[in-house]
Amino acid sequence: MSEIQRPGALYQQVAAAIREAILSGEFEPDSLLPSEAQLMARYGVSRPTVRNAVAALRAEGLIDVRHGKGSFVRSAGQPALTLERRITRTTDGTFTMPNGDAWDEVEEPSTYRTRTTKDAGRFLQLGEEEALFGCDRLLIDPGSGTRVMHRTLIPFTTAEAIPLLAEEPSTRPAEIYGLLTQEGHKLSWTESVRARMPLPDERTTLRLPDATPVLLLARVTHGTDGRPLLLEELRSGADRAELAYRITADKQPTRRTRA
Amino acid sequence: MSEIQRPGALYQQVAAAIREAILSGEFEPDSLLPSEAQLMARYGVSRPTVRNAVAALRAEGLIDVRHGKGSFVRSAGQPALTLERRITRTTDGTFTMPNGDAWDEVEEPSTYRTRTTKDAGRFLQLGEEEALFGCDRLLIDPGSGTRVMHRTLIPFTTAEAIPLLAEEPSTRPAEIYGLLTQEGHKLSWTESVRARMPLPDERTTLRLPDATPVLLLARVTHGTDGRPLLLEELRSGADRAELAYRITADKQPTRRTRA
DNA sequence: TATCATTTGTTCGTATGTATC
DNA sequence: CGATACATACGAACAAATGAT
Repeated sequence: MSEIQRPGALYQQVAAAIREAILSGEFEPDSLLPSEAQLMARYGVSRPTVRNAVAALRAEGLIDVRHGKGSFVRSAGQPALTLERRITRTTDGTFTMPNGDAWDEVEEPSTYRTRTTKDAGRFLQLGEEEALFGCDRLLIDPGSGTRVMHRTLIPFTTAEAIPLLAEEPSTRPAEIYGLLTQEGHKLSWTESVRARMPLPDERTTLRLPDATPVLLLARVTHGTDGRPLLLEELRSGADRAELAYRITADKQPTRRTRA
Repeated sequence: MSEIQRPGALYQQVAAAIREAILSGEFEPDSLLPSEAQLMARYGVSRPTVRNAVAALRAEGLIDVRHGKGSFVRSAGQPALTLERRITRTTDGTFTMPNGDAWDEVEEPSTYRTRTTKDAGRFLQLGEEEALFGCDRLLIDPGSGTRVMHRTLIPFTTAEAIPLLAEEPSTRPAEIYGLLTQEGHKLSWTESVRARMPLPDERTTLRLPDATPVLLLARVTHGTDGRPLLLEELRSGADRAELAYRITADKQPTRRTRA
């Protein structure tokens, strides 16, 4: 019966009313919202208007709707998985990463050859249509059940330096770091983080709920001269995972004259 | 006229057909899609079905729709702004950050007192309902026009150690770092990255288009003993900005006996 | 400035399909 | 099996933004 008298379209007024009811605590997390029929009666609007309002709240990620059951208030929920983006080098020249071997591989890694996309070219400082070796993995964290997609992209020049990589593009990154170090490289890394809405196939393979973005991570391995040697991409649902970085203060670099 | 014969609901078949037309290049980026009326004719479906399909593509972030004009293929677009998450300490004890002073403040910083939320408590290792000083800023990058929201949260214990902060919670972070260093702290930082769909007010203040997630950044400043002293939060539209980190390999820590 | 055609936005009505319990 | 709930699909009408006349 709550009379609706606000600016904007009717369905937005209804959406705002429900949103406030959720944020004020009238509808608690994980509890069932009134059914569409009840919302029609409560606000005195038609079914399309209610559905429009519900769709808006879905797109905001505020509620979850399940066919035949009803709408649930989505609980905020802390991330189930923290991906610490750190790299540790052991004294024997090998590398380890937090959670490095704790992943289960859902399926066999698939290897292939491809060419640089605009993004891969930007990170690897290559032009378009340059040859790459690729390897895709679908990983799952056994503790939380979180799925992530991992991709390794090896430029042709790197595979030339280490022929094993051309034969076995499915070599794990930590091992590749070791091989590159044996070749005399002192490695460093840069990571770039973005987010976007998933494509339909990403939604299904990562099993993402509605209104859940994917975190897109690109890690570039640089060699001694700073040139990029390797690109890794990681995709994960933003509802389950967070990325953690440790930062220390750099010293002010000596001012240099322009080149 | 393209006959539709695929699995799934009718509107999903239409959405899939349009999606493929976009990805195959039939509809180029920034070009106008056929109008709803044309799509109705092309696929032989009703207006609600077309609108449902268009809504799906909107939620995926594949198209932009403008009232009275039509639907446009969204161009992929590289991020206009790369936020380098680095901190540099100069010899005179002050701190600088990439892009540190290049921001314009859209409005005056607003300062307030508040209490820890669940998130703030997690990062600051405080219980619930602990007192905090806060300062919110709306910043804009003059080069790209990208807007970001910045929040500084100062725990009561930190404000006690540096009384100036209680009087002036709007002190800029780089300056706070300097003050904390003068107090004898050797600072370190951790950052945590997440993403989610924006709330309505975040959408308007950051001027976000449809289907655009926000990148959520939490930076915690730690003192000499590792205890958290300060929390900063940064919110930015994921369509315009990316975060960049530099990583170096840690040395294997000396193995310690359990405490 | 004013009007008009085009295009998307909103709202109603109605019927049927499908998942859950 | 039936009752309830959400999903899909059709039709119709009017509102509001846009761009051209």
